[in-house]
Amino acid sequence: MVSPRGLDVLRVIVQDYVSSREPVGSKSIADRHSFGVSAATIRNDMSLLEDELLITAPHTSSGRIPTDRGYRVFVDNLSDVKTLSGAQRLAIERVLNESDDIDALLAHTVRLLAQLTNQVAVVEYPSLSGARVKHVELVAMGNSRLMSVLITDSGRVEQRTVETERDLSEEEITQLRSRINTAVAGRQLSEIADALAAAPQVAPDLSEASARVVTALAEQVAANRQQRLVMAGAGNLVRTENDFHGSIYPLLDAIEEQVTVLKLLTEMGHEASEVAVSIGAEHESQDFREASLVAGGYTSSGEVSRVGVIGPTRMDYSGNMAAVRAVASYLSRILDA
Amino acid sequence: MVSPRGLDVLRVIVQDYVSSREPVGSKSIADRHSFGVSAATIRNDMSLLEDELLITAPHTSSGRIPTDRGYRVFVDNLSDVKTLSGAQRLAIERVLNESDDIDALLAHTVRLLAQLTNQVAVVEYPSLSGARVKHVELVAMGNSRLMSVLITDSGRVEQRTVETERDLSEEEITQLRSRINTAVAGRQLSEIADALAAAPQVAPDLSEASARVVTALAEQVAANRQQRLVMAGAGNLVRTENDFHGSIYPLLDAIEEQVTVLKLLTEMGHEASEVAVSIGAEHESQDFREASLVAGGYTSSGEVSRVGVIGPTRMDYSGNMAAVRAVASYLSRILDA
DNA sequence: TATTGGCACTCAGGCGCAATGAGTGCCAGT
DNA sequence: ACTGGCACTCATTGCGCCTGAGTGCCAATA
Repeated sequence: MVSPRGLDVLRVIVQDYVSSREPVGSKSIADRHSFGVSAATIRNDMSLLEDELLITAPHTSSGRIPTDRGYRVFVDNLSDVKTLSGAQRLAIERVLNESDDIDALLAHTVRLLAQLTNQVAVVEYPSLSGARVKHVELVAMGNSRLMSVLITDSGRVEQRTVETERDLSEEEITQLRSRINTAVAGRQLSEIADALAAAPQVAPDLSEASARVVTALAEQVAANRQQRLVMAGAGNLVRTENDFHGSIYPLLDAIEEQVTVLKLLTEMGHEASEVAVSIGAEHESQDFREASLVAGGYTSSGEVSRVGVIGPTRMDYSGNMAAVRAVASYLSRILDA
Repeated sequence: MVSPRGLDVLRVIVQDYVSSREPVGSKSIADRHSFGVSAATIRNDMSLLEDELLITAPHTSSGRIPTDRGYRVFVDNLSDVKTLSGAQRLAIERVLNESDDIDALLAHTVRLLAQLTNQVAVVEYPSLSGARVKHVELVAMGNSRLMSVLITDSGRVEQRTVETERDLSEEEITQLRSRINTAVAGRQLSEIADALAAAPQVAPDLSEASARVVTALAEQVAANRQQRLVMAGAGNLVRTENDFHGSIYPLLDAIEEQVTVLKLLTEMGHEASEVAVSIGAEHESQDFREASLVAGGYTSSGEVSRVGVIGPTRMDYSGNMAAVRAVASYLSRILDA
């Protein structure tokens, strides 16, 4: 029902509204964009768009603004792929190259993405399940406590303290360490529980400690299946506050809470590095009903994790998608090397 | 010049203003608090307080609100020490006990503090300089890369990748590892550079790699002298937005940037676990001119690090100080064990 | 059939104005 | 030293008016 020109009209409505934050009227469209038709014609097209629920009027006889469905059509069909400026590419490359451990890398990445997009940025920690065990270190901490440090071939280091029944001697720890390493070195994290179960038993007076360490390792892996994420750019959400009807407080809180965001990121499960977008009312969570999420995947040890930005539905989808895609692909390049 | 009753008046002005966000007038003071004198008398006292720049009028003939100096006097002399509720104490204990690595512990702590105070909370990572080296692990990552993992007796684990000239064999790594551990085990981090310099040389074909690892370790320690911090509760700042004249965007950004906050925390350098407060215009940074910072110290490996909350000058100083002190002391108890 | 100019209509936002009322400063009296 | 009284200030609120951008509809045109 909607003519090709109608879609063009939708496109400029989205673009103009995103940049100006003002409802856009037929006259201003006819003026600013050379459609070669009169305002009245545009009005007819807009009327159709409104019938299709792609645009709506904040009040009777004001300009129109895109609905969430309108944004959806725009994102799926109408947005041209922006490319990043040379300076932006340079910034990405520079920032990501100068980080020398994973925590720093992700912290830099998320702040970079927040700056590039002027939105709240989130980055999932790489999934561990695909990584392989490089080494497990056990260190006595005194007071019947042992620290287990799990080192993966992807450069991740995870620690955990384990309570044991009694203090172990250095020889006992060495024995335990070598047993564990023999069993799990080179294995994928997802396999280590089984590998440890199948490993030869140790001396009886060590079996209790051994069991506890094994449990701790299993927990470390399990705890990492439910991902963590890092966030940056909260200030950007504040700047766009008036794009939200209520307070942004619950949204900020929900983002900090992580769990909803993690769920969203997982649900939009994308192949490799395709960038996906979820918009406003498409979200189940009430807190995200006025927000959009642009997310892409990056690869580390063959496993896909996600990176994205969150902002008001009135956002520069095209630009944000470009930034997310670029950052994700650089991340993959660095981490999957 | 200011009578004792004058100070009482200041106290209730601060209390009422903090809780109501309305300028408070002589009448409402006379009504709500039983001073036993008339509104006119209160007015005289208020006039003196105004001469002393402790309170000010937003507009001619409206109620009065505390100035930053007024808050200062309140904090230093007038605020009674609130105590936490049983439920709050319980929450602290529960949350802090169920964390089993340092990252999780600090993440939980900062969120807890944000909830208790309804402010933005920040927690410095424990200083490493006082901790002692428990173990240094070296792991070959392939591609001429080595990962050095530094484990301290306080349970911290710091990692860093090191580029080497060539791939090292397992024996070489073992040799290097044992040399380094012999040299530094049990030393304080601040001493390890010297200790490594004084250690016996290794085989010539290892000296290049050895030097690189040593440099990396030194950098790890140095990088940790300039502390990191974790932040939570950004949403709380948004809720108190109207207590700020301009946008809170720059403030939020500055907090995320960390460097200003770290400077502030260091400057208010407090003995052990004394809680210190800095208020509004006392800050050098423009971004913090309308904000207050309540900070306390906690101890880990004998070194003091800081924990605090940031909010508008119109905050519940007494309650926030109580929460900060409680959280700091629990943290000390856990980390300094 | 698609497009256009014309026209009446709507309504949010801005402006002026008066009324309200909480609060002050000051002073003379106790 | 405190109090009651009084005139004055000024932010806030409500009301009515106007303006202008924008719409919906229709009859005319290509």
